[in-house]
Amino acid sequence: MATSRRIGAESSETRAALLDAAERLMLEQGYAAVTSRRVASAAGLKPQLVHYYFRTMDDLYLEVFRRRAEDGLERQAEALQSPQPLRALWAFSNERGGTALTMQFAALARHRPAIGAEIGAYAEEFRVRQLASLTESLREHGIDPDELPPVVVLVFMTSLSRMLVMEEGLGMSLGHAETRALIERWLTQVEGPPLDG
Amino acid sequence: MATSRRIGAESSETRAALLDAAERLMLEQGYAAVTSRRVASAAGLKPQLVHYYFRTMDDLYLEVFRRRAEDGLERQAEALQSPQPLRALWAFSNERGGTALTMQFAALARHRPAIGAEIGAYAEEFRVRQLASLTESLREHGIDPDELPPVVVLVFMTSLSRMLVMEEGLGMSLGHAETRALIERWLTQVEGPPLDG
DNA sequence: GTCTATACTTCGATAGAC
DNA sequence: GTCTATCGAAGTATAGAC
Repeated sequence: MATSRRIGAESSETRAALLDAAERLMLEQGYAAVTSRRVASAAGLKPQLVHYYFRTMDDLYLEVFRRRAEDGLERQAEALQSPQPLRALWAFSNERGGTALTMQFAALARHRPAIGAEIGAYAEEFRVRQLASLTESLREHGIDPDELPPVVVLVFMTSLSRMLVMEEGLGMSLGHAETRALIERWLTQVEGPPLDG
Repeated sequence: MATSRRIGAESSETRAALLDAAERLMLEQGYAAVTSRRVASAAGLKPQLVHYYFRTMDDLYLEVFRRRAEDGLERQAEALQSPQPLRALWAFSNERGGTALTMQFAALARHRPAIGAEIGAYAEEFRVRQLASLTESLREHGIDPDELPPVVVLVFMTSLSRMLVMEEGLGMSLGHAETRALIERWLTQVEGPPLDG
């Protein structure tokens, strides 16, 4: 595994197609469905191309993750610029796709330490950036940081959204409406009613 | 797959050994590591025995889950009898093993609908039973159910514990101490300080 | 720089021996 | 009731042709 073989250009369209296919497979069928054969087949290409563009399957996983991660950081930066950053954050972390992918990567990390390390580092960085914005925003809205630290708000919001989305994926619903209602009430109390649809 | 082949007895020790090995593998290396060959090897047995005791690998997954689920329901019933049911619940859902396994099953459910359905049904049942106990307990402690519905407490506690444990597994820590401290403060406020070590 | 022919390993599953 | 011999499919990865 992982010799000094030649590798395809990063700008290649074929490479992008493989990444797209891998991400879709991972989302729809789980990480174990991301095999060289199935990724290639989903992209209408030969299995060996996967190994030309990505030395190992781990490299492919990592590239899928990095692409999503960069996109996430950008979109989050926008969200935090919004006039209602808390609401924007809540909406952002409630997106099904992001959570489903994160769960797959977290499960995958169990037997791929390198992947786990990269995900952890990224998520921590993600949280650092959110925290800076949020701290200021909460202060402006008069939330006492001693009583309710901004970082706790962050952990609460991301944990809840992730688990709600995950549970919904398993067909669960008990307590979801009530929880969302309570969050909604709190958001309204802090930031006022939603500004857009 | 899944013909009318003969199947091993449920009381067999060999069968139990395979289940143990499968659960351990799943926990330590993720669900994708649970292959007939590796399970057998971990149990010091021949791979074909897996298919003798479990028609398909899905059957094996399901049996691992059911065994844990029954154990979980029993232990939860005990926890809810405790003089500090909220604290017991928090401790229970903070156990690493349970969360790690749940995450693996949730990820696995993506490409095994039958497994997803079973997990979802079990988790919902789990929550129903928790809710009954918790509702009474919170009322006794004077928590207004209109302001803070018991089911919301349940969703909050399980979501937070699960995500904290999962994040720790990825090497994350930002906000964890503060979140745990806040929960601790709330638990003390409602149930008083912990009675045991 | 791009892709194919090919090697070798591991997988799930069954049929049949004890 | 318990276990083994064996098969065909699918997996990762490399070396080499264009």
